Amino acid sequence: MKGWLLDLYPNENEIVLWVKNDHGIKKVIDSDFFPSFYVYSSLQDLKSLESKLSDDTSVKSLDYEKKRLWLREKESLVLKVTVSKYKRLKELANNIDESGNFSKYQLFNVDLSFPLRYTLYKEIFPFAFLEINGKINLLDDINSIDYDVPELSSIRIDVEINARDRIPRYEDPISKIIMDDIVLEGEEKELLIELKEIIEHLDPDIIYTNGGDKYLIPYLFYRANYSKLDDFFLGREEDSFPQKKGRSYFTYGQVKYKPPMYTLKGRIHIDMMNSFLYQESGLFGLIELSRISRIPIQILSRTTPGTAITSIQISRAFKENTLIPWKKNLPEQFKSAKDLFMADRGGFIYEPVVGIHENVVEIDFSSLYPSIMVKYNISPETVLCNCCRERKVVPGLNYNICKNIGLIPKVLEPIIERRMEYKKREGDLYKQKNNALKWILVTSFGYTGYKNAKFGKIECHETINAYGREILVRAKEIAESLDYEVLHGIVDSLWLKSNCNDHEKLCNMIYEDIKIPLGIEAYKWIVFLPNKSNEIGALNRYYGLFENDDVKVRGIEIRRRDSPEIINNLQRDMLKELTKANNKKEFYRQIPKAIEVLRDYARKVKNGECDLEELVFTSTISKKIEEYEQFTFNVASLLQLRDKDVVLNPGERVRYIITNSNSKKYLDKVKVLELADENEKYDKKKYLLYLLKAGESLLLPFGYTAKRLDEELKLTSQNTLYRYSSKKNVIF
DNA sequence: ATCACCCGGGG
DNA sequence: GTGTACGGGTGAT
Repeated sequence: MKGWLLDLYPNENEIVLWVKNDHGIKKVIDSDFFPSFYVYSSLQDLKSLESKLSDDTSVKSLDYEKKRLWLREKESLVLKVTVSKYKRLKELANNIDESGNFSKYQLFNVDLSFPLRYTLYKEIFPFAFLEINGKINLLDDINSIDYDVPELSSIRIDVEINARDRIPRYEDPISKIIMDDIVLEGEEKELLIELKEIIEHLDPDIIYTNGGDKYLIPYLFYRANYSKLDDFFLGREEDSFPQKKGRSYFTYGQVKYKPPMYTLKGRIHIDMMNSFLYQESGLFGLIELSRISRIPIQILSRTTPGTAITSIQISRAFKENTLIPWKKNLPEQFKSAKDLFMADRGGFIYEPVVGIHENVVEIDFSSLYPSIMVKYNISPETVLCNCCRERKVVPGLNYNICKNIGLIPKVLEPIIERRMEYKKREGDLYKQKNNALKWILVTSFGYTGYKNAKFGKIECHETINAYGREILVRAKEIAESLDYEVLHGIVDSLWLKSNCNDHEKLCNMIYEDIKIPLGIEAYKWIVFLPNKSNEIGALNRYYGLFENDDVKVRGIEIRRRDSPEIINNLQRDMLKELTKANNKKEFYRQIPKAIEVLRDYARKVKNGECDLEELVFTSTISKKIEEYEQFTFNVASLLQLRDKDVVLNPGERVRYIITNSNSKKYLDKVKVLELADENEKYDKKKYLLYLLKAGESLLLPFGYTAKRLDEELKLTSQNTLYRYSSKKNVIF
C-alpha cells in the first residue's frame, strides 16, 4: 500500500507504523528492528567487554564497526551493541558506563529516541509518502518544499464538569461533552459510551483539546474507570498511557510545569494549550518540522524548537558516519542569546536616550545568529579546529576557524533557504511553514552553548558574539557616517534618528558591508522609558508608533502575564489616546487625555464598580508552599487552595484578587478567584495604586510620577484640569 | 535598607 | 528528554 507515515512509535520490542491514504489508515508492525549503541575504549577493553556481554541474553549481536567519535574526526573501531529488548538498551548502557567507572568506556547513540533510530535506519521520516509491501519504499524527498500532505480529518473535544465549587476535580462527574458542534448531555456512563462511538464512527485523524494533557484526557479516563467502562479509549486502538507525573523544571530562570504526554495510538492528539509549536506555526508548521526533524508529530507538538534542531543535527551527523555522544560535561552553562549579550555588555549596547523622539528608524538583523553561523562557518568542530590553526579570523578573539564547512552551517543553510522560499509565497500554508522554520533558526544559537547539547561548545557562543558585536558596531558606524544619531541599541537592533527620509541608502550600505539581511521600520515617534528607581534609560522599556500606525510596546505592565485585565485595559486605553498623535507636538497634547483615561479608571476602582474578573492577578508558582520564605500573595493563595485539597505544582498558575494587601492572614490578604463569591470586596486603595503606577510607567519621562498623578486625580473641580506646561516638566 | 519573588524575550 | 541568566519592579521583613 502507498500512503503517508502518520505516526510511529515503539511498542514492546517492535516498531508500530500508521500509514494513511485516501482510502483509510493501516497499522504496520515491524518486529525486525533492533536498536544499537556503541562503545569506544582500548581494543583490549572492548574485547573483554565483548566477552562479558556475549553472555547477556538481551544482547542480540556484537559487532565491530568503524565510526567517527566526533565530527570529521578519523574513524575509530567501536563495539556496536545491538539489543533484542528495547528497554534493556539504556539499562545496559548504564551498566557498562558504571562498570568502567564512568571513564573507561565512551558510550554513543544511547539517548536517541526509537522513532529517530528507526527512521534514520530505514531512511524515511514522519509524513513521508511511501510504499509498504513487506519492505518500505520511500516515494518522497525530505528536502522537498512542495510535498503533498494527506487530508486529515479532525475533531475538537471539550468537556464541562459538574463541580461542587469552582475548582473542578477528578471526583466531579461530567456534565457535558462537546465535540465540535455535537453536544452530549445526560448520564455520565452513556456520555462516555457515546463519545467513544462517535469517535469510532467519525474516525478523525486528529483530536484537538485545550488542556488534554493536563486535565481533559486523564479526567475522561478517570471517569470511564469510575463508571466501570473498561474498554474506553480514544485512539484507533487501546491507548496505554505511561504512569508518569508531570515535571516542573527551570528555564531561563523561570519554573515551568510540563504535564505528562497523553498521546494516542493511530490518532494524533494535539493539546493546543501544551504546544508552543502548534500555537506558533499551526498544523502545517508541525508537519513541516516533523518531516525535517524526524520527530513524530505528537511528540513534536509537545517539545521545544531546540529539540527539533538537535534532532536535525543528529540526522546530519548520522549521515556522516559520526556517533552521537551520550553525555557531555562541559563546565559552561546554558545561556540564551540575550543573556550572553547582557552578561558582557559590549560596545554595541547603547543605553536609550530617555524621552520621546521623532524621525526614528529601527533596524533589525532578524536572523543575525543563524546568518553569522552560516556565513562564518561556526560549528563545534570548526571553531578551534586542529587543521587550520593559522586562520585566526574571529574579531577580538584568538580563535581559529576551519576552512571546511561544519555541521551547524550545513544544517542551517538549507533551512534558511527553505524559509526564504516559503517567505516568497502567499497563503496560510506557507506562513505556517515559515513560522516553524523561524523558530528552529532562532533557537539554534542558544543550543550551541548549552552544555548538554549534543553539538554544543561554548567557544561557538563566544565566536558568534564576537561577530555579532562587530556587526552592530559596524552598522552603527555606517549609520553615523550618514548623519544618523544612535538612540538605542541592543543585541541585533539599532534605533536611529535622522531628518533624512531616504533610509534605503542606509540599508543598502549596511547590507553591502555586512551581507546579512536586515529589516527596517520607521516610527512616527518612540518613547524610551527610564528605570523607575534611577531615571537611567531601561534597555527594554519603550513604546512607539510606527508609520503604519502599528504600536510596539515592551517591558511595561501591559506586556506582563500576571497583570490584571484592568491594568492592561488602562494602559491600552491610555496608549490609544497617546497614539492618536502623529508627532511629538501632538503627543504632548494627548498627555492630558491619557490622564483623563486614568481618571476614569481610578473613579471606577474607587467606586467599587469593577468586576472581579478585571482584577485578577495570574501568577506563576515557583516552588512548593513550604519552600517559600515570605508571606506573599502567591503563598496566601496556595494556603487557601490547600484548604480545599488542591495542590499546585511549581510552574502552574494561581489566579487571585487582592482583598487586603497588608493583611497577614492568608484568608484575608487575597482571594483565589475560584473561591471568590461575587460580592467579594477588593482592596480599592491597592488597585488604585497599581493604576497610578501603570500610568507612571507610560508617562514618567514627562514628569508624571505616581505621586504626581495621584495629586492630579484628586482635583475634583472640572476646570482645574491639569495644564501641561511645555518643556518645564520634561526630564529629558 | 536589604532580601525575596516574579516576569520578560522572540515574532 | 533538557535547562537554575540578569535586571527590572514590587512586596516582605
